[in-house]
Amino acid sequence: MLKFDIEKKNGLMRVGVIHTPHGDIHTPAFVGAATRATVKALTMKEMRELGSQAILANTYHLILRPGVDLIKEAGGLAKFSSWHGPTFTDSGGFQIFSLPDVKITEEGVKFKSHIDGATFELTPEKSMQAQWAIGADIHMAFDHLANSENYDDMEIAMHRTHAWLDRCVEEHKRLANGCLSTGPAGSCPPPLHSKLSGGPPPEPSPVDVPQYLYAVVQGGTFLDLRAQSAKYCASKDVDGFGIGGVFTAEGMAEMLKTVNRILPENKPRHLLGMGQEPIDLFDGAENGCDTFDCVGPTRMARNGSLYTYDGRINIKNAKYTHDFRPLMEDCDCECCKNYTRAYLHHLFKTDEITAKVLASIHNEHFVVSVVDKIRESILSDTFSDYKSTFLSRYYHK
RNA sequence: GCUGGAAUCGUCUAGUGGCAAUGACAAGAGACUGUAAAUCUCUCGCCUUCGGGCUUCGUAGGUUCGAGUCCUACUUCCAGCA
Repeated sequence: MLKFDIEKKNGLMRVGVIHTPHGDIHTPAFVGAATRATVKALTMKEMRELGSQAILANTYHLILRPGVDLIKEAGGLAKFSSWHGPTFTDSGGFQIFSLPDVKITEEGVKFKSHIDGATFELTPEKSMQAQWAIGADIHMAFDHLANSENYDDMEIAMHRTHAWLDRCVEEHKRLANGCLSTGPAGSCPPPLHSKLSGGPPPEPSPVDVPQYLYAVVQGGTFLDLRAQSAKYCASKDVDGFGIGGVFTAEGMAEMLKTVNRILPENKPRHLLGMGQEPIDLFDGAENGCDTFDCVGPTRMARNGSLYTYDGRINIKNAKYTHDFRPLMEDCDCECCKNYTRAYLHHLFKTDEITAKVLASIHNEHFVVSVVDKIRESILSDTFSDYKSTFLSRYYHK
């Protein structure tokens, strides 16, 4: 079982430490989105320096390229990417939602590769096998995001997610017992634990170290479905929970309250895909989420939309041509400590690669440090003040 | 000096008698939430009550119902010949 220590609680929110085989995550924490085993435009050194504690990669993308066996051969995601810290993988379930021409059945999902058009299938079992080969510390169960706001569609997707969760749990156990073959259940070699029980522990290979599974709560914007899904997930033998299928901050806090009151307190909760807007992070932490990931900060960085305490600015705008102030006062990221808005503006207007690098450093640092400060504010009982001060300034326009 | 060719929105360009006139770039702005995103969208002669109105293709004339497009002259540039 994944070890999770809670240091302090206040209502639903909490401060804790997730102890992964690759290191601790002090929560609440923002996890970098490293879809293809890289945070776009950033090196892992830059990620470490800007304060990131963990990264999240995507199973679908890594299956396509470079292939999960190659990552296994390389020694697992952390070693392959030179991250060397805690890692998550998303199951590939999100691609059901985001890719065109996806065929969904009870068995699983058929995609067409967006690279070469080849048909390829993902099932709960295959997702688990792939995630074990990738070797992240924490895996997400293969879930179904409904591509619809409709209640009936949401309900179907939720039930399918639950059915798939059972299969994920089973396959995860099988794989945890040392069977990394893709053969049918029951064809496993002796379980890993028996090897560990006698004599000196074997040299751990990346796939021999423990890996952990989060169930994913679905249910869309419907609180009754969310409650139902949370109960179902809570009843399973999993290490933590992902909360998925959230797309706007609107109604999110209420939904998280419903879900996190039901989920067991002693297991970590990851809010999937939210964190582009600072309010997501405050609402998420306040309502009991421990980790976050979001592609927004780095994507917006590449597109020139940069965080400041006074809201996002588009650094490409003409008004920054002669603005020789740092991007953000009192920011200790490499970008703000060394460069001006005018310089960033110039780099973006001339389409220099460095524009995206510096912007990504800043935006990623911004969200990481906002969540770090949320952590400190919970510890010092100043969360409410921090939240209201931060948000009123950020969204004041 | 002669002979040919060319001149279109900031730049390059499409246009060979019928719509303020093509495309690219530049410029201006917007979007982005478990990344098919180094992407996408909008504006880009002036005015507009969004119906439309007005002024534009080097300059000045002309032919024509109608001219960026055909004719004449001029200006400038390019090439070749002297």
